[in-house]
Amino acid sequence: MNSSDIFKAFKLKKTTCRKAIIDMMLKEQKPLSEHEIKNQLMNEFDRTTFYRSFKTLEQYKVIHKIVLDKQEVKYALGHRQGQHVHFFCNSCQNVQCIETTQSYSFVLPKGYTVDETEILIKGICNQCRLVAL
Amino acid sequence: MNSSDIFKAFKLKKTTCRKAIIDMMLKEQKPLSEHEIKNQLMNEFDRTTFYRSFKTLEQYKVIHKIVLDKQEVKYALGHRQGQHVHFFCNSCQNVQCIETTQSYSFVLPKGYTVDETEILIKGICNQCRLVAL
DNA sequence: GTTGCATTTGCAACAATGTTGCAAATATAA
DNA sequence: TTATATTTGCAACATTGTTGCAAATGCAAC
Repeated sequence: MNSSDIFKAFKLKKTTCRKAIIDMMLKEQKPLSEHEIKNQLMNEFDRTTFYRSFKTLEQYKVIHKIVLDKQEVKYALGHRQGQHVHFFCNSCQNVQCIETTQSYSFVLPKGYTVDETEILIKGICNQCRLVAL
Repeated sequence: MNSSDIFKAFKLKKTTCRKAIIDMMLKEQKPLSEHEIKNQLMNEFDRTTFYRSFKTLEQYKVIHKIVLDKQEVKYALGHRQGQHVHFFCNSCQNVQCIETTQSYSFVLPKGYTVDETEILIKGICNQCRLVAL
C-alpha cells in the first residue's frame, strides 16, 4: 500500500503536500496529531497549503480523527467503521485502533437510540508493561 | 446547590468571574463548551481573566471535560469518576453524563491493562425521538 | 467594620494559529 | 502537448491564547 493507490482509490489529485502527509502517516504506522504532521512539513510547505490539504484528506475520509483527552486529537489512515475502540497508552502516549469483532452494548435511559459509539481506553500497552517489569 | 457551596467545598476564592462561570453551568444544567461560556462572558470580563478562571476550575476539578468529535469539547460540573458514559444527541446536539452502575469490559490485546475508560455514545435522545414521531 | 496580604483582575503587548483572496504553478485527462 | 480545473504560496488579516505588571478584590484576622 502506497500513497498512489490511496489517491486512485479516493479519486483525489496526488499533490505534493497531500502525498507528504500520507507518506508520513504510512511511515509512522501510528496515529499522529495534526501538529506532529504540520511541524514536520512546515519547512516544506506553506501553512495555508498544509491546512487545506489536511482538511481535504479528512473530508474525503482518507484519514479519520481519534479524539483524546486534553485537546489532543490524533489521526489515522482509513475511515472509522461501526463501533470503534481506541487504546491510549499512558506510558508511551501512543494510540492504537483496536480491531475487534466484539460488539458492545450500553445501558441507556428509556427511548434513547444509538447511532455510533466511540470507546477510548487508557491504560498501559503490552510493550510498556514488559519494559516496566 | 449554589456556587457558594462549591467554592467552600473546593476551598477556592469566590471571584466574580469564577462565579459567573459556575452560575451559568448551574443554570444551563447541561454540559457547555468553553466557547459557549466564553462568548456569554466576553462582555463582562477580560479574555485573559476568563481563560485563567476557567483553567483554575478545571485544575481543581470543579468541572470536568467531555471530549466529543470535531474539536468540540464540553464541560460539566463535578468530576468524572470511574467508567464514564457520555451521550451526545445527534439531533439536539446536547450532551449528558449517563449515570450507570453497570461496569463494562473490553477485549484488548494480550498484556494490555486498563486505567480508565471513556465512552461516547452518539444517537438520538428520547425527547428528540418523541418530537420526530 | 477595618486592616493586611495573597490572589485575582484588566490592560497592553505579543505570539501563535488559522483564514481569505488572488495570481502563479501544477496535476491530470484529452 | 495542450487545455482546464485544482492546488499552491504569499500577503494581509482575524482570531485565539499568553505574559508581565500594576491596580483591584476577596477573605481572614483583628
